[in-house]
Amino acid sequence: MHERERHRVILSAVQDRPVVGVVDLCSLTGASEATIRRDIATLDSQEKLRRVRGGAEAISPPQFVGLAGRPFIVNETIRIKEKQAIARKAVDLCADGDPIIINGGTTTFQMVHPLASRRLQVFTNSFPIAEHLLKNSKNTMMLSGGTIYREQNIILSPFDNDVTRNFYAKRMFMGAQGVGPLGLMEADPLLIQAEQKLIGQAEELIVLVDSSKFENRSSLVLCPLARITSVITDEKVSDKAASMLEAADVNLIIAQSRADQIEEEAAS
Amino acid sequence: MHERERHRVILSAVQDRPVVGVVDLCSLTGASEATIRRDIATLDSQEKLRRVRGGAEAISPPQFVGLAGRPFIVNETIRIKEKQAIARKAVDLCADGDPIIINGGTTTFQMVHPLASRRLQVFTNSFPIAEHLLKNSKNTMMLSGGTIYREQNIILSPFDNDVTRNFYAKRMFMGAQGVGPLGLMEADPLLIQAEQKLIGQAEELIVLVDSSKFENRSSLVLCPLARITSVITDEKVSDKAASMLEAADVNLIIAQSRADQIEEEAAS
DNA sequence: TCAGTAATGATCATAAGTAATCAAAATATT
DNA sequence: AATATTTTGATTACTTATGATCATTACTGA
Repeated sequence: MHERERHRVILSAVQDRPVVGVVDLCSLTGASEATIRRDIATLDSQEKLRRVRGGAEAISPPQFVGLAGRPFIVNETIRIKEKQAIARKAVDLCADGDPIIINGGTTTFQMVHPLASRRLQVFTNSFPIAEHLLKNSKNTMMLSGGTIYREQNIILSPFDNDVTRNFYAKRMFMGAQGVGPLGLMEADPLLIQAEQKLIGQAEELIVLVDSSKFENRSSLVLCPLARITSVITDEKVSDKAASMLEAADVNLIIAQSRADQIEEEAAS
Repeated sequence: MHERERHRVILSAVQDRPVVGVVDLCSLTGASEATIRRDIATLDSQEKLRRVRGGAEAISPPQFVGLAGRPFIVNETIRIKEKQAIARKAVDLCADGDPIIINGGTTTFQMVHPLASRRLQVFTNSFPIAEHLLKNSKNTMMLSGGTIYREQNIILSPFDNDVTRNFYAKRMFMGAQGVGPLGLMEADPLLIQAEQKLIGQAEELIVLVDSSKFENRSSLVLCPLARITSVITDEKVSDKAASMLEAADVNLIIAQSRADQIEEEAAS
């Protein structure tokens, strides 16, 4: 068996079990222990797996820290201020008792904090959102069924006939990778599938995006602008983006930063 | 069991209860006390947990889980030893890669620790089980969709057409309120509904009950004894109960306590 | 306070895993 | 085809992990 073949076998085996012993891999490949060790050392230096005494283990997955406080990977401490302001505006749209759908994502996750003091009927496909609201709020929680994708923190079913079809909400909230003239853009095909299914279940579609998303372009179009009811973004949104939305008859909501907010509240 | 597997099991156990004793971890992993101590020392120096006299505790700060989401902590330190032994036997029935269904409950929850070092396809309607395995294992997790009932910690859909119907498993594991000549008994009608739906999706039905459950009688019969493939219980099961099961052609598995276990292992 | 018990750390023999070396085999280069 | 280069497997000596034993230390409850 050629080196590359062995590497494939080893990587495959390592995916299947938490740890795989050297001898296991020997019988799996027919190679000697020395060779397997060398292979493991090579793959380890290539970061394809981690070498441990006695064998190898898969490189630790992005290990999501779902627990309250640090939801997703460190990836999203950026623009946290904007996201929180946007999420707050989103929750402000809802009255207690409303049935709403929250699609998983880093921006929509920020809705959990204002939601903590509310009592809505929340349907979500996001495990962390469900977990957080379950523990920190009295909202009624409903969850979509299916496989939990650890990477995206999303619960996804390949079947069309899941409970999703039985939940109808006034509003659905979602983020996006980008917003352009063609509509909402998403990067991950897996997310597209989940989101499109949910979109059909809500009357209004509220999109939460910070202003940088108007510059992004992704390869996959999720839905046209016309389908969107409102876009909530931050005050740094460009005039160009604003007129694009206006042209598509999309309601634009600006989430103001803290300072402005206080001003506004004082006025009212 | 490999060092990494032990570490997973230990971390899993530590998540579950405030403190876990060294001996508990021994029976959970099959390793000696010396090894467990060394493991705890290692994990402590890695800040994965805190070492305390007699065992280990979770590093996580006084994470006050005064929430409905954290179900079984206080409620079920009783008979924990038996439940763990039973759960271990249950997991021993499974091979890596097997698709299994775990119905939520305090006994079945104990399966998460031996499962921490495994890699199966786990379908469950229990939010805590899904959460725990998601965070502490590499098992593929699938969840049923629906409303999360905080009291029972169960996800339940009133509709028949959910993903549950698309998952077919070799085995289903479940607890019960009682076991009598009429069959499996359950107290909560809500649980009955959830369980009956799941039972149809598995070939073998494995019931996990400590021996006290053979004395219990509840008002609701879930399914006849004939439907049960195996019952796993502890060594204190009465002869009367044993012959009742035998008469119904149910396989009886006794989960032995630590002392007997060592004997048995030495003999093999 | 003082036994009595449980937990711990140290030590050591054994088992398991590894690194280093080198010669044979496979592969590439000329 | 002849030679150089790389890959492999066997042997060796070496390192680490494990479990048992036992003296020491920390808790426990009269």
